[in-house]
Amino acid sequence: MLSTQTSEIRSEISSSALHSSNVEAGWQRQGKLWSNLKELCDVLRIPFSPAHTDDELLFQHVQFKTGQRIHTIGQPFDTLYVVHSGFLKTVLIDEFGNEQVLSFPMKGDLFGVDGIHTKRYASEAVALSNCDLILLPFKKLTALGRSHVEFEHAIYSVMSRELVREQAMVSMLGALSAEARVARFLVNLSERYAEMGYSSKLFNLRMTRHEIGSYLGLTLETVSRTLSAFNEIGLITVDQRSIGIKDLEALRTLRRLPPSSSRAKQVGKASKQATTPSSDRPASDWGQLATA
Amino acid sequence: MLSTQTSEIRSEISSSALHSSNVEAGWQRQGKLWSNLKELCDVLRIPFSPAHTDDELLFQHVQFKTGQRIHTIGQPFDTLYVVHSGFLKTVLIDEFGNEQVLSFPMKGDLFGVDGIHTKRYASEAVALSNCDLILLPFKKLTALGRSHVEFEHAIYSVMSRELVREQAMVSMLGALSAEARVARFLVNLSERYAEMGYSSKLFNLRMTRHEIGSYLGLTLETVSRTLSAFNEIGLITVDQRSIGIKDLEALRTLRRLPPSSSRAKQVGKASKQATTPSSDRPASDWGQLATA
DNA sequence: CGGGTCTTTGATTAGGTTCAATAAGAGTGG
DNA sequence: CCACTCTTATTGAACCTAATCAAAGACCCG
Repeated sequence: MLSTQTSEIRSEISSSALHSSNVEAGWQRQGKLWSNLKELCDVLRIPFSPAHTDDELLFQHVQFKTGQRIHTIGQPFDTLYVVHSGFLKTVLIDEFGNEQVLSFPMKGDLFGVDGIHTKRYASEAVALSNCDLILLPFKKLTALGRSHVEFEHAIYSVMSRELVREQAMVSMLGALSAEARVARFLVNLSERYAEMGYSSKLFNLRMTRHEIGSYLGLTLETVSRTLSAFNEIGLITVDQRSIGIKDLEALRTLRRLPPSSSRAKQVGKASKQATTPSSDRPASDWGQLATA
Repeated sequence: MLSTQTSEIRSEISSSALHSSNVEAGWQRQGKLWSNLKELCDVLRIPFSPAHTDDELLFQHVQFKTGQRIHTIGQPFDTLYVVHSGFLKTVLIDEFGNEQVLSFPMKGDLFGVDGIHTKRYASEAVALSNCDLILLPFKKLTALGRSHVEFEHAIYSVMSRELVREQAMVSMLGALSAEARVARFLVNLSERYAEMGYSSKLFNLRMTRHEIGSYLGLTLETVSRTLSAFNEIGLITVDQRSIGIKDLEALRTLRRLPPSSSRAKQVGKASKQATTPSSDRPASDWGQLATA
């Protein structure tokens, strides 16, 4: 169902015990299977160095292969997940079985938080590549928060971060044009890749056009067309899943594309028109390519 | 700027010290100005009855009048708010000064959570009516979580609830038609009013069409037209801010309106056609009025 | 009563979806 | 290794939903 992708950790563990809520198997092969608190905090990008490296306190890792489901909607909640490596999607399923993509968790991201409230996961998480996840049993987490006050704050902070991210998403879906959404999506990806130490200028999409469209509230055709249009005016290069960022600033500030009539074959450098950077007009402006 | 609304607590406190981050004034007039832990939990609808009514532990209330700002974007964060009575909106302001409405907090809702992560509020909260809010200093809250373990869980739970709500919002914006969005909005309002002990069948909107539109990712004209259409086919009655719910089930399951040609003047009972309740077709169905 | 805000409704436009056909890969099995 | 299949991606054309532009009516408040 999901195609492979280049340069991925190709763990060849026979993934037993997966698909079930509590994975209790404790294999000892292949790479790291446990992280201590320090490593956990590093991955989560929260500033906390425990006084003493408490090596009693370990967090188990689990591996999932492309296409495998980490948890499903309605499944009893008891653990959060932190992405150590790999790419995933979280989705909602509506009454007709249609997927609505909510996020694309990658290294350092936390997911499963939506399960706390009702004690059941409200969404479904699927691996888009082979993944290495850190298990965070919720009980263990809260206990830890009680013993380490800074860590407790970090928990709240990460949850708050998620909320802010969702807010930005709502804002984007509510107000931006298709082009602006796709542009921002690319910018976000680029930045995330940079944070993870990959190239921010050339990368492979781990998700399909359909999944991107669902995430952005667009159809797959619109996503495809928009990427082609960006390619045409030289903002990016596109070849299937491979994306090259050519003009990050233009993508960052793009609101609407110039009418297609005026953008025939000018492959060179686009985006060199300055913007009137702001004002108070009622959104009916068509802020063009623009560099801030 | 914001018009008044019927039947609202008309507190006539001279609202000094408002608009600033930490409100330290402690007036002693008019109604209740402090709540204990029990009352707080009741309002928040979290199941927690403290063993002993610790009346040392009190939470201050603050009153805001229609149009007043509770906090602004970028303002240093230190307290959360729980709505004790009244109606508000939270908004994001984009680079051109356009408002994007994120939520309409009302009795029992928590807001300000987005400030935890960056230590600054990420959104702005404005009173749509006179409001009575309970202040929840974040420090005090976390301390409380440490001393009362069930309360700590409640904090996580409420934050998780917020996240789930946002997810539902994203899903709605990403996938539903204008009509379905407005219908769901009305259903949600109706349910909230019921929870608060008001009539779920007849109520006044506290927000403008513009604000509803912003919240739903639509223009004010579309909101107005959709309400008129619902009125025409007998799902609701509309008169300015006053809404009467006539067919809740139809609103609940509405996905798309029948073509306007086929809905001329049939004021009586609509919605009595059954639905093929589900299947796997790719969303291109036009699930009609429908009762589940 | 007059000015301002909010709401309704109409006419027109356009951005994005839908439907459809083709192409490009990736995986499988002979 | 190649044919076959299945999924994914691209592109075109027609259609349609919701936005935009415009004008008039309703309500509120000073």
